[in-house]
Amino acid sequence: MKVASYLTTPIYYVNDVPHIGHSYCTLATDTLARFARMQLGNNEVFFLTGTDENSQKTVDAAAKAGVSIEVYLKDMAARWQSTWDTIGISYNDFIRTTEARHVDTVHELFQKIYDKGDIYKGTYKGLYCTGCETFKKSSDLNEAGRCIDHPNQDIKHLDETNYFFRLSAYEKPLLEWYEKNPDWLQPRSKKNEIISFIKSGLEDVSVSRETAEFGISLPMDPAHKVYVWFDALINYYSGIRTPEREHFWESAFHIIGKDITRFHCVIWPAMLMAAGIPLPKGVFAHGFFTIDGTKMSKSLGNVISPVDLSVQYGNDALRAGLLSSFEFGSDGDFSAENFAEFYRTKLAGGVGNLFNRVTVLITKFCDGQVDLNNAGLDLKPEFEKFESLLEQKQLKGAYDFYFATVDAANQRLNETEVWKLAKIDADAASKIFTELFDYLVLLSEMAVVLLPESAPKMRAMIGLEGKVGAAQIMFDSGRTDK
RNA sequence: CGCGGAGUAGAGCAGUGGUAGCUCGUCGGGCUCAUAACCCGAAGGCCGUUGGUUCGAAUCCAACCUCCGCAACCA
Repeated sequence: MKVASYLTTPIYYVNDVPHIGHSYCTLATDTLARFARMQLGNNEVFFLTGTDENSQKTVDAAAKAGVSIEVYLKDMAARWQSTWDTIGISYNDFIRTTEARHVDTVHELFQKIYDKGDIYKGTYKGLYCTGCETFKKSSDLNEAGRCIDHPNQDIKHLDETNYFFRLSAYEKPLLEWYEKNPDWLQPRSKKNEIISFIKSGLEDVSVSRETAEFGISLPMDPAHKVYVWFDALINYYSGIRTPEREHFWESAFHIIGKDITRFHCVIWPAMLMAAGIPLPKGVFAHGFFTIDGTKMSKSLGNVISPVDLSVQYGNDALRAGLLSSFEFGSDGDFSAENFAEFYRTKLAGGVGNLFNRVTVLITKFCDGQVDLNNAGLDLKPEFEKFESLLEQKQLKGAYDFYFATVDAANQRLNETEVWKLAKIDADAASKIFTELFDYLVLLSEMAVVLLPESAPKMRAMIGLEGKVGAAQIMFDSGRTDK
């Protein structure tokens, strides 16, 4: 099988506000899901996203907002979900880690690993930062002995009983796994990084919190709560625990940001090995982008809202602009200026104008009827090229190819000067019109994956049986002036 | 000696041994079917620095300079 049928995004931390970085990851996954549906059929693909909710910070945020934890979480999760709805994400299910189906699965896996002997009780001594929800080394603290990222919170000296996951036992199995499955983690640079990390030695990791007031209780010791990331990773498995979905697991594929590669490519596979569950088909770690060359941050105020861009330019522009501006798997940059330029040149001047001019031409000179008996163009190789790019997850490559196809059609138009030809030699012109029509059909088919919101409009313009529909504006070049 | 990535035309990037490419921008021309859009052409690069390997290096090796991420839970 060339494409995975079960695709996941990370579950996003519920306290955050969805920003353009999250959207990038989710749109990339959405594109792969749409492509998988094209290849395998709608019912053969399952796309999961969701929210990560079992955190101490949730309790604090709810208290600050003056609402119950349940209400707070429900509101925040709804906010994420509506963002994805607004920007046109075709997820099949949205999982929340406070849902019973997830809690049950976490209990089940935790128990399994415990029974196997790979979770054991021990003591952890250390400095703990509530802000990071992690233990700190003294070298991580500032002069005042506080966390660099959360200088306003006290560092706690914890000496608590914890349950540990025997990650150290999986050093060898993991290395063997990577040896046998060289393409499991992409891109390659990330794989090398992970392998050298594993080789540097793995230590057992704490998987419970005694002091946490909110979270999933350990099945064998309810006073302890499961450590958030241990619970979070399991969401991918929780999401398909129904009879009709179970078969998806064997073809699971995780799309993640490069920052969480270690969790997904060291701990998660080790957890699954311990629980006796087959590993997913693969993981892809994408890169991060800066905004106008600067790292995105709330304090700098350069965080861009995906919803704002969607409102101004439309969902297709948002996804195409993000996914085509730099290679999937590399880091890049995104700027409002470049985005407006992309919209104006590639979408309005390229795709939109081509559909408009061809539709108008055919309407004007052939009364809207294309002669499908003409030989036309054999564009099958072009479509195969498109498929091969997406199979390799070259999202930017696929968009570049799309726009190159637009250019090819425009060139054909200009070199044949069909608007002159139509007045002199109607038969010759008819053949060219059929060719141009074939280009539009190809572009509308690829748009199902790359420009899904525009695809129906394209089909409407192409019409049925060679009878083109009315021309319409898909990408208004005037929009950039707003 | 913490780990990793990057330095190629005005901007953003591709290019892992054999005459420097792409997108956008700029300039000139063409066309007038089209969303002031489309097509053609041109200018513009000692491929970070220095040294080395080679018949030949943006591409391999060494050193150095600069920038940027990460350093167990922000995509």
